[in-house]
Amino acid sequence: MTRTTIAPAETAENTADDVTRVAVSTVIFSLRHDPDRDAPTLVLPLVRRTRDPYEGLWALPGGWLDIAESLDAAASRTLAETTGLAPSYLEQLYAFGATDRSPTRVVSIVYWALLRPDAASTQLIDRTKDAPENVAWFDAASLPRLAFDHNEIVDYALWRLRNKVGYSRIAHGLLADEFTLAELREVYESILGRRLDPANFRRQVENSGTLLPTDRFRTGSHRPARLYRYNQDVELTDRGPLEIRH
Amino acid sequence: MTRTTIAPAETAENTADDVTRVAVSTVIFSLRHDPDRDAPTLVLPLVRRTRDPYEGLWALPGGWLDIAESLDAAASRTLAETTGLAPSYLEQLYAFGATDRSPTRVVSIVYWALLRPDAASTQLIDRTKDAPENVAWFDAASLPRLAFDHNEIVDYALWRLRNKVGYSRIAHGLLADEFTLAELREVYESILGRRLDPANFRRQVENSGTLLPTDRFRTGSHRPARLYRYNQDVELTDRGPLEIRH
DNA sequence: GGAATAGTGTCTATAAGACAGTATGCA
DNA sequence: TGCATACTGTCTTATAGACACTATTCC
Repeated sequence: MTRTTIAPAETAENTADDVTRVAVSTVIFSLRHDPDRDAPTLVLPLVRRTRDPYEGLWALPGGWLDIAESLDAAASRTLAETTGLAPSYLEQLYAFGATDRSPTRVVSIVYWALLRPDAASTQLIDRTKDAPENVAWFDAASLPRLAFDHNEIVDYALWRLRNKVGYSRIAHGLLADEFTLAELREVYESILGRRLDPANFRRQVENSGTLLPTDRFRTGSHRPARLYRYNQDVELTDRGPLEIRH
Repeated sequence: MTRTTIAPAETAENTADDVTRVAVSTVIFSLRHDPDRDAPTLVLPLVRRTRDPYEGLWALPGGWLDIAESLDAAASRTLAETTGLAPSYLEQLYAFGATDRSPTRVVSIVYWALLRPDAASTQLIDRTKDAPENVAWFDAASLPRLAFDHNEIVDYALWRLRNKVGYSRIAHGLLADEFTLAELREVYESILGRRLDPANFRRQVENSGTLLPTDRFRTGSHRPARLYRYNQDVELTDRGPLEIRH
């Protein structure tokens, strides 16, 4: 095969038998309304491993990178194949490549994603025909021990989510098209884990220019709240080097 | 060989002949004093390619990932092998994996790094014995056409550097142990590409608690300036999921 | 003494947070 | 009518930026 070098200097040669494999996994966040609590909680889907290593433990959905497939495409594909989910936001998180993270050498390109809480799209499929319950949602704040280094990966994704919600509009990715300011605020509160002043929150988000008021209202409880939608003209967020940045 | 799955669902199988190779490259920034201008300029080292594809073009230093080596270690090793440089700061930038970025399938884990301007460490080595001038420094603002997608990668690294200098202490990585506030300000000005008010800069950086004043002064031009050093107790910056975060 | 750089003081504009107060629907 | 939620107004405090001013050294 043609040797493709990135650097001209002498480098080690990978052999066919002793090769680094590239996997792609995704941490998908969504919000679920907890009847016990007032605020919605962050949840994420995991798949149960049916092979060694870590057979029986829960792991992030993912799969192997195809030879003719970009990393982004592999993330979308493996996500759909293992869970049936199509996220509203998808961004690369980090490449994990410690040598002790798996019995054989695996480099994992990990993505993180957000999912709108539409009933249809949060419906999990289970592609493993004979085993019924191999895909399930978990509370992001209290996960069991996961396979590989996936606990650390989820922690990092959570950190990135909390960080990014402060300076970008990703909260959008967890809401339907139209929403009230209280619903938007609840998204922020769930992610950040603390209450926000409704008055100050309203002012901040209205002055940001990212919201468009509609003339529709959400009724059902006390005074109806105006529904807003996101202003599509404003850049959602930077999600990697391929997006245009100011 | 043992099959290592990340996901339990059916996935494509990599064959021995048709494999994705993992490369590691690094964008290394340093500052060089430009005699024509007042402010130092951002420079980065490139290596000239001696093989196809893109033979003759300049590219980021890097190499193949070894089978028993972490990604971080591979970045340090390939950097040392191709340029002889040991950076003061090293952080993963992004994993690039578009299918058209190289004639054969290559996923590049790209790092970015900072280098202190000590005379010794900015001395480039040239490991390619027969060709004399295969490693050189370039002005980051005016690069020639590079091999692969390396122009875009450098642009992204520059964006990340400019971004990060605003909320972290990475400027430290471009300075010697002791420095004046004017020198620190020049680092910021070079990266951000605009002048900063010396008075406001001083107040900001003094209130941040990251600087320790020494009782030494830099003399040589007009009023001597106090030398400062960084407070090692303060977290330098987040550089990935493996560091401890507040 | 003059020029140049180091360092201080102060004013203003902006934004965040606390919190009182008004508006409007439901029971 | 009372309560819960939506929404508005205002005060305080922290911070960034502009810029005038003082201090110290080199020539």
